[in-house]
Amino acid sequence: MLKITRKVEYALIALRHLKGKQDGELTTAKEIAENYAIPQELLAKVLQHLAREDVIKAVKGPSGGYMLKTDPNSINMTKFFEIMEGPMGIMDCYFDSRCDQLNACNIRTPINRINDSIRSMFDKMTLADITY
Amino acid sequence: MLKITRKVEYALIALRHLKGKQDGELTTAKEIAENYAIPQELLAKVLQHLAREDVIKAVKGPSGGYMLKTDPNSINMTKFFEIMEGPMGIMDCYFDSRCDQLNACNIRTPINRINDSIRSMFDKMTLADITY
DNA sequence: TTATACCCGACAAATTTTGTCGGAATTACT
DNA sequence: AGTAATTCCGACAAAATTTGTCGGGTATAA
Repeated sequence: MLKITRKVEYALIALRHLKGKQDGELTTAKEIAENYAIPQELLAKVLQHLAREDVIKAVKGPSGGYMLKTDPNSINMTKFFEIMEGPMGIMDCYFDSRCDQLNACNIRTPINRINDSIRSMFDKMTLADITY
Repeated sequence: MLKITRKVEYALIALRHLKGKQDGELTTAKEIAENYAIPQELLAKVLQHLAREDVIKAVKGPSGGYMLKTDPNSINMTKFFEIMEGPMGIMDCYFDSRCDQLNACNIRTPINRINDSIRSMFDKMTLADITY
């Protein structure tokens, strides 16, 4: 509970790695996967996803690879988590209004307070903070 | 991701419910389960767990049931989450030192910063805050 | 043309969460 | 003493989610 998934973990590791490279230098998925003992196919999908979302830039072909695209300072962690995993909330009712409880639920208000606290905390953190 | 589990959800609902009762008044698992459409057996186990941890008090026999035991103001959310689900951390390496990454991991420091932020946030919230 | 990279969806395996079942112990009530 | 209502507990089953794999595609440098 309250755990990030491997996909997010792998994304952070990869971004941190890319950040250590020179401007314009490309890094392959393979290099990253081997460096951190991450299943290559899985990391590949994570990187593809980040590329689709314009967080990183992909270059195809031999001598291709990835590089940062968007400034990590401009992506806050709430946005990043939602890019990786969709809407963020400690309970689904925060973003999905269908709920069996109908009106019986007695904790919606406090749950929403927690959600807001978490989001506001992550709003203030950027990807740059996370990747040094 | 970053979601609380049903067990935690059910525990919060139950505690909130118990808090609405008079001092010394007992409430059965069945009553709560029916009131909020929660699987009775599952709620029962959650309540048993809370009882074992002295958060609530159990009284057996007919006309038995549960009531609050420890003052909700004295239990912070970090403690509560850990009572319900064990050590809290967005990645296992926060509390479990075994890790395939060996020394390759490049995000341990920032991950720990996030963890600390989350914990410190929950340290400041008590069960009473959550249950009104 | 070939080899190396990214791309993508569908599938499979593993893990975790969620829920169920059977039976035991305790106790109020008749 | 017997019965019914309650808590208690572990083991199991089902469902959902996460994690990982596979096969085939597209782009491009050499």
